[in-house]
Amino acid sequence: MKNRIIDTAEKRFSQYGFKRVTMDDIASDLGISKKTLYKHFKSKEDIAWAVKERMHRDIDKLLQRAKREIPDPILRFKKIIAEVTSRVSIIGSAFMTDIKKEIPDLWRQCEEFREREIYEYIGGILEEGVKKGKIRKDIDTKIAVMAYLGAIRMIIQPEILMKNQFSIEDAFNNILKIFLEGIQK
Amino acid sequence: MKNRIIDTAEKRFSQYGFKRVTMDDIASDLGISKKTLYKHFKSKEDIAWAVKERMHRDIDKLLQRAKREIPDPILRFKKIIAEVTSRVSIIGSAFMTDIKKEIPDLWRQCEEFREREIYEYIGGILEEGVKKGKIRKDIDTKIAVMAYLGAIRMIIQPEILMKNQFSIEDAFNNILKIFLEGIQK
DNA sequence: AACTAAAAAAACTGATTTAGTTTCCTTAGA
DNA sequence: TCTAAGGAAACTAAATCAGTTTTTTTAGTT
Repeated sequence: MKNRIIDTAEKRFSQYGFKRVTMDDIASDLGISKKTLYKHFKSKEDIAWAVKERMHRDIDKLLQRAKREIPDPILRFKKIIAEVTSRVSIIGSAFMTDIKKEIPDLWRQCEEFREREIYEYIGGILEEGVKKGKIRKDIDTKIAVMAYLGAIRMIIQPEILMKNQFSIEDAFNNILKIFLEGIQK
Repeated sequence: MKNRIIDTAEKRFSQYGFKRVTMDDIASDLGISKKTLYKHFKSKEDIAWAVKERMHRDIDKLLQRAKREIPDPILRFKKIIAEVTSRVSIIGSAFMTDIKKEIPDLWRQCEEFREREIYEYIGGILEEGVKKGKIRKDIDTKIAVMAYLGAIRMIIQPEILMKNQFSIEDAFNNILKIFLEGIQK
């Protein structure tokens, strides 16, 4: 149940931010009562922390495994991007601007994680690719990574997905295609 | 003064959404009092409408002019993208999810505008490019446009710009480069 | 220096929102 | 029939904030 609560909160927080999601929203999404919700988490802030912790743990695991198992930077990028991007919808979302004011400690940890695990790690892959001559020299890898994440973020909005005929897989594939063509030498 | 108020509101609304920006915020951003603010606009909702109207008017003008003056689709895309993207920060932002609930009429008009003026217009350019053999057939133009706007949106966040060493021009150029390489045949 | 008008600063109001709690009711299993 | 878990809904206390009113400051004018 704890995990189902975190699932729901993660989705809601990504789309609407921290403040605009109420405990009633989360409870009614799950079809449970607030009473039960408060049995599992002692406060709304607690849920936010749990969301952050699970997400960061998952992403960490993924990145470590990819590092071990996939030597080619382009292939590694492809693999990570496909799996990580569906989990980073919170990056640069209303959630971040909310918790900056609401739960500064949590905000700081999220920022550090983004900096270290996302930009540095993925940026590192791209730079490795540049060195190996597989990626163009004339692009800034940090900008590239952010641009890519921004593109994905725009697409995976429920709002956007709903009113368009394409599937999320189509969207991912298209963006990856454009992006890889754009950065490869 | 009215225009300065709209400037400020546009920026704030794009970053934080409609609800989380208070009239006090806007006033203090401008160094004026709420009294003066209410002299120019009778309500917060009024300001939101004014923001929408000016933005849509500006974008409309730009698109019409580009249509008349630039026949080549890739060049036209380049030109529009450069000028329009700094003004569409509201698309897909917290502002949209806010006003969907808060001012449904305004939301509907924004959605229609986005659909018609942004996706159809820019999507149209890309399809023209496909027909003329300048753009790859195997990408979905609608996804491409959204991906591009998402990339720009991510980059132009004040938060992000501030903590990185690159300028907004650098970012625009990099993204455009990646994107054009990615879509061109 | 005295007067005036505009607007800044700040206090106020009334309505709304919402986290967290409590109470009461339903259901299902023992 | 008893019990306990949890749903539904009411409640509380605090916070927020749009919009208004009052007071103070400022700057220009006579």
